[in-house]
Amino acid sequence: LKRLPKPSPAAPQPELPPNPSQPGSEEEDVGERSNGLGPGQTRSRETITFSPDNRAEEFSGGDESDICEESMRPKRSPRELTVQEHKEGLAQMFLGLEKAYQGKRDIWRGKTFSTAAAAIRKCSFKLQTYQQAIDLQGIGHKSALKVVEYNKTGTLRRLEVFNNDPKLKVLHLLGSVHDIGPAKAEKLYLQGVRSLEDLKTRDDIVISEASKICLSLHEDLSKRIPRAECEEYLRLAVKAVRKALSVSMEAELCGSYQRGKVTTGDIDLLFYDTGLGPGQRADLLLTPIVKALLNTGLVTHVLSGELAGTGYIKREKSKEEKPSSSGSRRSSSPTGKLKPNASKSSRFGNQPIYKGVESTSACCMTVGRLSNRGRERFGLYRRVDLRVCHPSIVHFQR
DNA sequence: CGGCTGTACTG
DNA sequence: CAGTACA
DNA sequence: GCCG
Repeated sequence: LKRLPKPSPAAPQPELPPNPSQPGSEEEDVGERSNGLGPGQTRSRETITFSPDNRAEEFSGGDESDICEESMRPKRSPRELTVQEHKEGLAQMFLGLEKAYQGKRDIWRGKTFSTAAAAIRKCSFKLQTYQQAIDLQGIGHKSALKVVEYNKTGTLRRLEVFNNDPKLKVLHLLGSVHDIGPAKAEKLYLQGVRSLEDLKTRDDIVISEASKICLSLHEDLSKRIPRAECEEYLRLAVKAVRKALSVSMEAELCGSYQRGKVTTGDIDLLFYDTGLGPGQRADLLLTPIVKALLNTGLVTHVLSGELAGTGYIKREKSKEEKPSSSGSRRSSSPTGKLKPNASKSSRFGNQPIYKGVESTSACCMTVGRLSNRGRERFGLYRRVDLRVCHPSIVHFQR
């Protein structure tokens, strides 16, 4: 049992959730959780300072002002962070459930919990009653009961069970490798894989090339990326593509960087050529961009797309030409036909459609790093997502 | 009850 | 075309 | 699991 060790129990609100962190959930995805262990010992810094990351964004709803607020926030002494802290604790609980259910391949239930977590983070007050909880969009009867249980006990029995399930732990570990999701993780588990070491070692195990790359770089890739590094990467990337393609190329950081996170899980770049006129295809620029970045070493491995397999891997095992592969494989034929569809997938349902713009965007996933020369601390391999879009729709893409 | 983001890659 | 993974 |  975790007791609430806090030095100053005298604090204001007594009944509140004892501990924000979820035991067992060692997932790095969120990276920040206050601390993985019992709130017990580590009191001072862990509990108090909460992770820099999480709350930065929530609430994104309206304040872009908070962009980097972390720093300015006075590290006041502990006790009063409660509203945010409490919400984050609840959110983490639901995220833990999401993960568990994804592992069980019950995606819809998982998605529901994900939605619930988002709803809680958005809420401006502390959820203390069943009614307050169920009034939120996305939280229904069952979830509200969970909120109540959490408030009362500081945890969720259901979640504890999941967190202590050895199989789920392995599934989560395997799933932390890019391109290995719930289904593949399950198969690997059934083949006896219990660790990343097994994955690297056993030659009877088959995983995608992208997985192999990410597995070999797993340690680096599992680390969070500071904003400064994203900015530096952007600067160098823009310089490279302008030099190789056109001075009218621009790029900006998207994803969690744009949402103000203090650290991000990957670098998400959106390129656009301001010289592109209406109706001109932006997607054709992707390959040249990737090539330019490969040439400068900013991108070291290409995980998907037409150039998938280029970079380090190609050198190591270029054997696999594209022999007879009559097309199908990397379908996106570099040459002729441009995916005939673009219009075919006009199942753009509710998605806005921009007249005059044919193929609006393209993307590919890669791994790269700021070149070695220079700071050592920026030498880690990072997941880098590259996208291109027509200059007229940039804002919809970010 | 049925739907629940959209896209790309694999086979 | 279905299944899978990812953002 | 939630919503309409």
